[in-house]
Amino acid sequence: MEMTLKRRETMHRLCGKGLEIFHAKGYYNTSLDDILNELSLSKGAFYHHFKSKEDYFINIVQNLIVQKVYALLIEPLNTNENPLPVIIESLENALDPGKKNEMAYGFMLNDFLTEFNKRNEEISSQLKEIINVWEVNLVSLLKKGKLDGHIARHVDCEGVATYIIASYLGMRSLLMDSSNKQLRYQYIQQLKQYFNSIAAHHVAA
Amino acid sequence: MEMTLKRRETMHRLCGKGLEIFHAKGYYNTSLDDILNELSLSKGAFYHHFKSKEDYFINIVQNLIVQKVYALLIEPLNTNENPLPVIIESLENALDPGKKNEMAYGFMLNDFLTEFNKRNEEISSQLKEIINVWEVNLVSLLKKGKLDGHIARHVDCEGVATYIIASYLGMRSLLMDSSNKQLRYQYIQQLKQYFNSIAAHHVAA
DNA sequence: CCTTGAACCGACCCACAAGTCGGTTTGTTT
DNA sequence: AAACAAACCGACTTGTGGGTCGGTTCAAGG
Repeated sequence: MEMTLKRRETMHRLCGKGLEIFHAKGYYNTSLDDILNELSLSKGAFYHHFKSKEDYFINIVQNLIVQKVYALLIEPLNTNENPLPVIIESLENALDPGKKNEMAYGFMLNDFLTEFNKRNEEISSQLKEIINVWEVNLVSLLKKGKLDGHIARHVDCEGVATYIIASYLGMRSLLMDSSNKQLRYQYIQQLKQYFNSIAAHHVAA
Repeated sequence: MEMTLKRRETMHRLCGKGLEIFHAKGYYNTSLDDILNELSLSKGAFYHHFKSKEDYFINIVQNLIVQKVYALLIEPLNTNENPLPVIIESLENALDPGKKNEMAYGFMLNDFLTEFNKRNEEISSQLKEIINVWEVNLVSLLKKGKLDGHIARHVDCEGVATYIIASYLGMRSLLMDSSNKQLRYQYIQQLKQYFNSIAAHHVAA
């Protein structure tokens, strides 16, 4: 079993560094050697563990991106509280690159979605599936929030979920490289404004 | 001057077909031969008119993309009416691919912005500049709308402009290939909801 | 030790795409 | 019709990057 451990460790290193560089420079703009040089590994080592560059990236999607999106954007939705502040907080969190100097995971989805769209059906559909799961969870939380009297009855929960996702993904194109604090603040503020308009407003007791 | 006319016509054909294919398959995923074969032109013809693939695309940006974005998204903002319906209409218009079977120009910006980000500073900054002009015009229209009593006084016009742009760009990632009517409708509906929350609500006369 | 196989090496192959260049065609001018 | 240049052709060069493959290293079991 010692062998298996070594294998796992090398694959893990490859995936981690791969995501870092793919995210920074784009998948098609990054050669395997770019990554292998950084890790002092060879083509031989790479193809011993992965059957192709595509297979490699699918591993990265499934093992790293999916996990991170779930942790940042989907699991926080599993709550019984008022949905709107919870959603705000999860988005604020996901857009914050400051946490432990980590990568800005919030940005990856839109980047990769756009890059693989029309070019690699397999990867593209896996990324869309992530968005889809997110949307389903948003909708279900919003509907619960409606039942609990946090959200106005007239609201179209699917439409709201779509709008949240669109604005979130779109922030990526605006923020670009610069982790512009001003833009993030504006975004969150307007989201709150919007949420205020779909919240149920009870008569003060 | 007959020569110059021929030159212009060939360059125009190249740019038109180029935009079409670049938009469909992505810039880096499209070879010059892909385009030249479609037009039955040769490498020699191409390099007689453009000095590089990059120079070619910059031509496309300046002559086609800029024009289209101005026509669809910026010029309609030059109005004295209530800004909010005007903005809605321009976005609805830009997202509609049905007009005369044209390309969906509304989708190009986010695609190309993402593709060139971190890979080609020159092209990237030209695309960002388009967004910037759009934003400036949105802000100025919103501020005028505030003075004219159409928009509530507490509203942060810069924030609203940012939010509009983000949600618009983000729709691209959701709509993808499918020109999904449902998603477009949801988007416009939620945008109206949001706009309703920033509109000035006068007491009925 | 010796064998066995997983992990790894790196030179090489091959396909593809940007860009070059010497040449041919086409149209205009005199 | 001769001359000249713009428009165009297409084989070629060059660089790059994914993928291959015969070999070497090394650790574990007999």
